Amino acid sequence: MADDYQSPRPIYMQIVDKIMLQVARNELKPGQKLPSVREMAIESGVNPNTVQRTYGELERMQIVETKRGQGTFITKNKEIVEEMRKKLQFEVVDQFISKMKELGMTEAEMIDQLHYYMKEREGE
Amino acid sequence: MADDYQSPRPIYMQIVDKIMLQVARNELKPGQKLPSVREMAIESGVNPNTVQRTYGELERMQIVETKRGQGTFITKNKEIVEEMRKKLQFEVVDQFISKMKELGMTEAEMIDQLHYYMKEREGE
Amino acid sequence: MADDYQSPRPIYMQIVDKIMLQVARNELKPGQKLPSVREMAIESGVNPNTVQRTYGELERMQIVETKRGQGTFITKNKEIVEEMRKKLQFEVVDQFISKMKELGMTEAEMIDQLHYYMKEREGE
Amino acid sequence: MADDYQSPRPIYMQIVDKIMLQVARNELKPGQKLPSVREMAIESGVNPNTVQRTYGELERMQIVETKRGQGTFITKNKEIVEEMRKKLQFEVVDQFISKMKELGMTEAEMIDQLHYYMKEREGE
DNA sequence: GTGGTCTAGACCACA
DNA sequence: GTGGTCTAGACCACG
Repeated sequence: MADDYQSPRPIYMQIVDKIMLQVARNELKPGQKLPSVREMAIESGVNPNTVQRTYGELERMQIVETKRGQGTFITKNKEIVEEMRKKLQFEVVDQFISKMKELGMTEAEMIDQLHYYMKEREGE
Repeated sequence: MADDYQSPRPIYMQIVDKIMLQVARNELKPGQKLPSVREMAIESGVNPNTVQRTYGELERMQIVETKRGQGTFITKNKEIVEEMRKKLQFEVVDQFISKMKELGMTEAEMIDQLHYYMKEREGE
Repeated sequence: MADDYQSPRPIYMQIVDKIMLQVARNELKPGQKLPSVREMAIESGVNPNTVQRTYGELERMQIVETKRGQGTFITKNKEIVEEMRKKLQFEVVDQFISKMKELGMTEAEMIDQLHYYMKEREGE
Repeated sequence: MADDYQSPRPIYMQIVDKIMLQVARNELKPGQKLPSVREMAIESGVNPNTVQRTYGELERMQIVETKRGQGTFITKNKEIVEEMRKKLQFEVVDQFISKMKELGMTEAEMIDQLHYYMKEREGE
C-alpha cells in the first residue's frame, strides 16, 4: 500500500520512515497508540513479520514504547522527539551539502540550484 | 580501498558512483581509457567479477564504451556526459527539496538551514 | 536443458529469449510467478548465478518485477508486454527485409522465396 | 570504419559478411584480387591480425584463394559462388520463418507483416 | 523461503 | 593483453 516492493530501501524501513515523519510533523502525538501489528500489517498490505520488525526498530530508537498486553505507543519523552526531528533535518541538509560539494559546487551555486528547482515545482 | 563493505549500497555500485563522479567533475575525460578489469580489481581490492559488473552497469548507462580486446573507455559523446551531470545534480536537489518539504519546511527555512550547516562545516 | 552451450549467445540470454517468447505467446501471463532462482537453475541445469543474471536482465527490460522475499513475477503492465511483442516482431521482419535487400531482392522475390521455403517445410 | 566494436558479432566476421555480400552481388568478381592484409587493415581501421583471421575464414569457406607471394583472390569457381549466394538467401529466409513461427504466426500473417513494413520503409 | 552480492577460480573468443 | 561468461559455494538481509 504505502510500500514499494521495488525500492532498494527495505519495506520495514520505509514504514519506519513514514512513522518517523508523522511523528516529526506531530501527526502522531506523544503517547498516542499505534495500530497493533496485525492491524498495521493489513492496513499496509504487508507481512506481520515486517511490521514487527518496524516496531522493533522504532523501539530501538526509543521513539516508541511497547507496553505488554496494551500495545505500542509513541514515546511521551518530548526531548527524544525533538532530537529525532533535528536529526532528520540535519541528515537531509548534511547529505545535500556533501553531495553538492562532491559535484564541485559552491554555497552560492547550491542556493541558485535550490531556487531554480523550487520554481520548476511551483503549483505542486 | 575506496569501498565500504558495510554500506547497504553494493560495492559494484559504489564504484559506479565513484566513476560517474569523476566523469562529472571531468577528472575522467571523454575517450579516456579506464583501467582494465583486472587492474581496477587490484586497485580497488575487489574481485574482477565485481569490477566487470561495474563496467557493465556503466556501459548500460552509455557512460562507457567497450572495444573488444582493447579495453573500456569513457564515451566521447559529450551530450551523454552533460546529461548525466545534470541528472546527478537534479537528483540531489530534488531529493533535498522533497525531504525538506515532507518535514514541513519553506524555501526560506531551507536556505537558513543551508547557511547554518555550511558555517558549521567551515574549515573542512 | 533448453540451452545450447555451443551457441555464441550466452546462456543467460538464451533463457531471457525463451521467457520473452513465452510471454509474447501468452504462455506466461501477466502477474504470474516465475520459478525461484534456485528452482529455475535446477530446471535449466545451470548455476543459480546464471539465472540471477537472466532475471536481472528481464527486470531491466521491465518484463518482470521482483518483490523482495516473494519472488519474481511477469509484469502486470500489459502495455509493456504488448510493446515487447511488437518489438520482437518488428526486429524479425526488419532484419529479414534488410538482409534480403542487401542481397538485391525485390519485395516480390522475397514473397516468392517465402512461399518456396514454406512448402519445403510442410509437415513440420 | 565499416566495423562496429559494439556489436556482439566479432569484427573479423563483420568483415567476412561484408566481403561475402560483395561477392554475392558481383561487386567483387571471380578472380579479382583483394587488398593485402595490411592495406585492408588500414582501410578498415582494424588490427592486421583481425584481417588475417577474416581471410583465413574466407579461405576455409573456399570463397577466396591465397597464392603465395601474390595475394588473395576471389575464387574463380562459379559453383562455389553460386552455392554461397543460395546459402545466404536460404539462411535469411529460414531464420525469418523459424522466428515468425516461434511468435505463432501463419504464412499469411508473415506476408502481411512484410507488406506492412515494406511500405513503412518506402522512400529509403 | 526469496532475491542479491561477492569471491575464487576457470575458460573462452577476440584484437 | 582485453572483456565476457560460467560454476561452485558462500553469506546476507528481507518477508
